[in-house]
Amino acid sequence: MSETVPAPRNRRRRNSLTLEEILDGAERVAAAGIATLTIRAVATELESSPMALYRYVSTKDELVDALLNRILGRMEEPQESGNWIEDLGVFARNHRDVLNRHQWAVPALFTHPVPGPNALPIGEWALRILGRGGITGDAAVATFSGILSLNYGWASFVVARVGGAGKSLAEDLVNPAVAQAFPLTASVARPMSSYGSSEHYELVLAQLLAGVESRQARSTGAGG
Amino acid sequence: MSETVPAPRNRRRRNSLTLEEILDGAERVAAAGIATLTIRAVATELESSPMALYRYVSTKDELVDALLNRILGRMEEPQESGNWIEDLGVFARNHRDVLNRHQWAVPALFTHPVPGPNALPIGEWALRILGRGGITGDAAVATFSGILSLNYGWASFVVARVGGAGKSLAEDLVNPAVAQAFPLTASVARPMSSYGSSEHYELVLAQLLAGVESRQARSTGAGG
DNA sequence: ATGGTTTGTGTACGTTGTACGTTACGCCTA
DNA sequence: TAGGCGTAACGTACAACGTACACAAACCAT
Repeated sequence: MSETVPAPRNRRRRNSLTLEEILDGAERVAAAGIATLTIRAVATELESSPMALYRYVSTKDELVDALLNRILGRMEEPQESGNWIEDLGVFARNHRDVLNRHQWAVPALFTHPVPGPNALPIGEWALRILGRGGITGDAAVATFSGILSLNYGWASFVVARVGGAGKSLAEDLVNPAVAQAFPLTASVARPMSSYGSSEHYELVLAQLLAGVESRQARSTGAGG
Repeated sequence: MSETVPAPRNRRRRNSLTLEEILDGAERVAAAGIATLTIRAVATELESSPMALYRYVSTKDELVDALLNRILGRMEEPQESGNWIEDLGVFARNHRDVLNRHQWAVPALFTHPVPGPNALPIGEWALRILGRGGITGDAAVATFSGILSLNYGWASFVVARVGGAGKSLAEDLVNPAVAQAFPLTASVARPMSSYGSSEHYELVLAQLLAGVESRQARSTGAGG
C-alpha cells in the first residue's frame, strides 16, 4: 500500500538477456574471486535484477556448472607429433594451462565435478594419445585420471599459494623450536619458495611421464 | 514486548564447552556433508547456542581450519623399511587413506589450504624418505608436492564420483551421437566404471614411483 | 557478602539463494 | 488502429547463514 510509487523504471528491452551474456557477466564477476560470484553481483554487472537471471538459469549451481564447462572448453587441443609420450606431456600442460588461466575456477571445480559436455573431448584426446602408446582400457583410464588429478591438485596448491598460504609455513619455520622439530622441512625453506612453480611442475611431469613410458615398455615387452 | 516468556532455561554448566568438544561436534555434523557444517548446526549438535562457540573460535573459517588440521593429524606415519621407494609408496597411500577416510573434508581442503601445524610432520616424513633416496632440494619439494597433488586431485574425483557424477558421463554415452563423436571414450565405458578405484590408484602410483626412481637413478648416474 | 572475571545467551543486522505472483513489452491478430 | 496475449523482467518476501554487540549468569578470590 503506502507508497508504491512507480519510480523511474528502467526496464530492459525484451530479449536483451541471453545465457551467453549472463556467463560473460558471471565470468567477469568471478575473476575477482569465486566468492564474489553471487547472483546479485552478476545481476548488477549486467544492470539487470537477480530474478531476471532465473529465466535462463534455474539455479546458481547450474550457472557455475555452465561457467566451468565453458572454461574447460578453452583447453587447447594437443597437436600430434610423432612422439606419443611427448604429446601426453603437451596434453598435460595444456590442461594445466587452462586451470592456470582461470585460477578463480579451481576451487569451484572441486565442488562442481565434471561440469559438462566440454569435458568429453578432453578425455578423448588423452585416450587417443595413450592409445598410440599402446595404453588402453583400465591402464588408459587410470593414467588419464592420474594426470588430471595431478593437475587439479597442483592447481589448488598454486591457488592456495597466491591466496596467501605458504606464508604461514615460512612464519612457522622462523620459530627455532619448529625449525628444530622439522629440520628437513626447514632445510628446504628455499626450494619451498618455488612451491607450485612451473619448474617444479615440469619436474614432476617428467617423473610421471617417465614412469608411464617405462611401465608401458615393460608390459609390452613382457606381454608380447 | 509481547511474550518474551523466560521459557525453561537449560543453561549449560561452566567449562562445559571446550575446543575439543566443539571440534568433535563439528566433525559429527560435517560427516553428513561439508555443506551441512554451519555454526548453528554445530551448536545444536552440542545442545548449545551459536554464539557460545564464538568464545572458542573467532570465526567459522577458523573452525574449519582447526577441523582440517585435526584430520590431517590422523595420517599414519610411514614406517621405514629398507627400501626408500617402497616407503614413498607407503607415504603416498597413507596420505591418500586419510583423505579417503574423511571424504567430507576434501572439498574444504581446497578452500582452506595448509590448515595448520599437523601439516608439518607430513612434509618432514616425505623429505626424510626422499633424502634416503638421494632426492633433496628442489627435486624433493617438487616430488613431494607432486604426490600430494595427485592425492588431492584423486580424492576430489572419488568424492565427485560418490556425489553422483560420472553418472552423467554414463548417461551421455548412452546417446549414440555422443558415443560416435567420442568413440574412444565410449570404448572405455567399462574401465570408466572403476574410475577412482584403488586399483587405478595403484596403477598411477606405480607409474609415478617408477618415474621418480628412474629419474633419480639417471641423475645420480650422470652426476657422479 | 562483594566485586571481578569468565562463560553463555538473546537479539538483531546484513547477505545469501530463490519461491511466488505481478508488471509491462512488443508482436500477432483483427 | 485497437486489442489481447505470451513471455521477459521485476519486486517483494522469506528462510538460513555468519556474526556484532550488549547483557546475564556462573564462578572465583577475597
